[in-house]
Amino acid sequence: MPSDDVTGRPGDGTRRRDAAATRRALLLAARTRFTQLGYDRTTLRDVAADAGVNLALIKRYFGSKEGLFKAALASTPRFLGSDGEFPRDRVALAEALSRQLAAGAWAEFGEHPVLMLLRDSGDEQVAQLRRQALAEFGRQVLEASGGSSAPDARLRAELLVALGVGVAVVRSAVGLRPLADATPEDLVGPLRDVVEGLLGPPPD
Amino acid sequence: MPSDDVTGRPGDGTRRRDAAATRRALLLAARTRFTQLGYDRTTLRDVAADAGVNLALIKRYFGSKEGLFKAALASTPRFLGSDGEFPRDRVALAEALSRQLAAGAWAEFGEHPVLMLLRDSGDEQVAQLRRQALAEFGRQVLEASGGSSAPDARLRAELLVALGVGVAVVRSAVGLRPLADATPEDLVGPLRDVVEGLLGPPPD
Amino acid sequence: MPSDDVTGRPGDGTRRRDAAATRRALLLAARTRFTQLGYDRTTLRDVAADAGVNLALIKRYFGSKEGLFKAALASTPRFLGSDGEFPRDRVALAEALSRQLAAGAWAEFGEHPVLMLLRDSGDEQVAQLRRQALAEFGRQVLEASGGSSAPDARLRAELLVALGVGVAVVRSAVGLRPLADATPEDLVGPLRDVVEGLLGPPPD
Amino acid sequence: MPSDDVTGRPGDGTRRRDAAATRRALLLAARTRFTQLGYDRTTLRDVAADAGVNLALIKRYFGSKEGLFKAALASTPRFLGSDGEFPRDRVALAEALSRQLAAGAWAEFGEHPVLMLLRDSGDEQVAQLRRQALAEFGRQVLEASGGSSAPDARLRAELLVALGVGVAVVRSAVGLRPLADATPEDLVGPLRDVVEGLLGPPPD
DNA sequence: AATGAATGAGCTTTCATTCAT
DNA sequence: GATGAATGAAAGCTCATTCAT
Repeated sequence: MPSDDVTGRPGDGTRRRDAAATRRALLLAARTRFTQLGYDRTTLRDVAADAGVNLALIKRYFGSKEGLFKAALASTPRFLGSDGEFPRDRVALAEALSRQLAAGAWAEFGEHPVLMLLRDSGDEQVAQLRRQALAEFGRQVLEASGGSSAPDARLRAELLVALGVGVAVVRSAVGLRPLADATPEDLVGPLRDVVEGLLGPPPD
Repeated sequence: MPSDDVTGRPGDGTRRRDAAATRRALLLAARTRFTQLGYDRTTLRDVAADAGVNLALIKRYFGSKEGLFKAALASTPRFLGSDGEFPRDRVALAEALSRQLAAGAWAEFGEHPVLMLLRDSGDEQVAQLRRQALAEFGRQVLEASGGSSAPDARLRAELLVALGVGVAVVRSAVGLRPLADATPEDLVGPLRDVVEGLLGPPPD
Repeated sequence: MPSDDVTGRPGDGTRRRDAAATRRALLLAARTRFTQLGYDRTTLRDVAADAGVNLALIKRYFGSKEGLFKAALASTPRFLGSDGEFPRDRVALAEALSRQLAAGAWAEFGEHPVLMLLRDSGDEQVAQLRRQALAEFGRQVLEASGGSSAPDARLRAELLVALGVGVAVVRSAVGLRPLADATPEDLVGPLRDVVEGLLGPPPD
Repeated sequence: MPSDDVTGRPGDGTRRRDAAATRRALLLAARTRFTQLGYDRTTLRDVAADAGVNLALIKRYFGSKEGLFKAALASTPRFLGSDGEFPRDRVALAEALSRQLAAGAWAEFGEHPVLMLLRDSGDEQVAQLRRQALAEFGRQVLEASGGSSAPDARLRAELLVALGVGVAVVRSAVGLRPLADATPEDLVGPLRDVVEGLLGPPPD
């Protein structure tokens, strides 16, 4: 029982013999399962079933479960911008964080995409990817914080990253309430205070 | 002369019929493996081998892998106090957080014990346990914050919980640097700022 | 369909919870299948079915298919003596060869055991074993030939080994007739001539 | 300008619609793989890749893996002559055998072509082919031996065939040394002695 | 004629679990 | 209470084969 098809792909007969579409369907299904269940609990049979394609095509397109996982990881939108539109000041940062963390942004995943980033396949290469992605996020926070005046500026930036990760985990994976139900509006105030506390008050 | 074996690990061969010690040894081994590897990657054979006892005893004492996991979860020291000695004011809270998050506190686990709390066996009962433990932590933070004056006081308390979780994850599971290497001294300053930002300045 | 149970083991209920017997049964079944079908065509499912035991026990006792193969190879009686009773002169050698090659000696296998020695699992370690076994056989032939007077004495000994291998292959695997049907009596005359031709006439 | 491609390996990309060349390329690749790896370890994908043609063409031209195997078998040059130039007396036979067995004759295969003849696909039809080919060889040896005077003349001829098979196996598949390294010159003397021993001295 | 997408069946391996002793 | 043999189910992977274009 491939438990519930959560992808919402066409029933059948529609996409056929379309390599690109097949790849896409597999990636979407994989991302969803990996994000929700983690690496081990995700079976290739279920991913294939969700995508509505044959199991062997996973091998064809991604080589192995690891390959599929890496591809799914790479295709997962990064936490906040990283498409160049990272907020340029602290106030905007708090607002962006609030929006992103209150999910809804990528409701398609069922879970916050940063959870995908935290999934572990046991591959060291994946661990490195994880580190790089979060380090990059920290670097951007540092920039948005204005001058890295304080000697522990980088540490403070990474604490904000950690907060983001923690909120995503506690909301999606744990379901801690009221945090899990908070809207962007609920979050923006407290987050602004944290940002200010960590990065210093806005330059005025 | 059956000498006391407080570690729960038998010398060898001459394991005595000491049910309590066997249980303890199994729990320790299980907690370690579960924390470091997660539920799926932990095999009962390895746990039994680590504990130096027969595999079938896991069934006898804990019924199943799920049972062992729940017992291990219950036996894991909670994040911060929870033995009644939760810090009573914001300054003490920041300090305690710094100490706990900088690990070393429970080096025996190899990883921060809160990670055990985040491990998922797929059982809903476990998810509930997880929620309860973190909710309880949030409640205690709320208390330490003085009066729950603000309407979003509980949300703010849970954001602090989320930060704790996030830091543990980012330090242990991700290894993000410099955060992963930070000492209690490094952390206390920034954390004090976050606590103040979230809970308001100390009443002075 | 585990095609025909050729092992002749008790139907069921007899041997139970007897590790040694289980190992033995698996080895016998494996030897038979490997010898008759080769490495690739032999499935562990069929071996287990033939032995009347559970598939997973192969892992328990031999680690893997390769492990089972190596164990089966090691447990296969060597071509001619090698238990110390190698014929000490040329006449006896021809007679022994005739007897061994006319099979019936190890009818239990269904095929001549030297075929097992020729089976290839792709493992280099196995290839080495193969070489060693045949080299040892060549060495013994050399000894039985009296003094290694001629400079190509070793080559001639190995040609006799090759003849043995060839006869086994052509009889068992190919079924070339009349060679496949020849009795020891049929073979001894011609083989004596070959032995003399290769190793020189008996010292008389 | 479609240049002639006698190797059957296309330059690249511009494979012409030359059915005959495609067939030839496939057969060559198949023969090589089958000879070196055996039936099971040879994958059609690899054969197609070696031949530089599309996988599906194997089906078109040969119907199935079995079909390809049979065609490859049929296209394999027979052991010794069989093109009509079989040696007509014993001395020439020993010399021809030496040359053929010392390989180099069909170095293109990487292995002695008689190994292809021994490869097993599990098909009874193939077994029959195998038998026929070797029986034919035996018949020719019998002829070359002069009159079939002795009652066991046919058996003796087949023993010589078996020797040929054994030498090929022991040289190529086993790598037994010094036999594996012997040159035609090394072999001719001993083989002459075997031929004489088996078929009687040349009529002089 | 030729291509590449898609499929189904089967294999080894791995575990949690259960059963006798 | 404790041991180790035995089992069943499922997973990842591989490959010959078939189907559209």
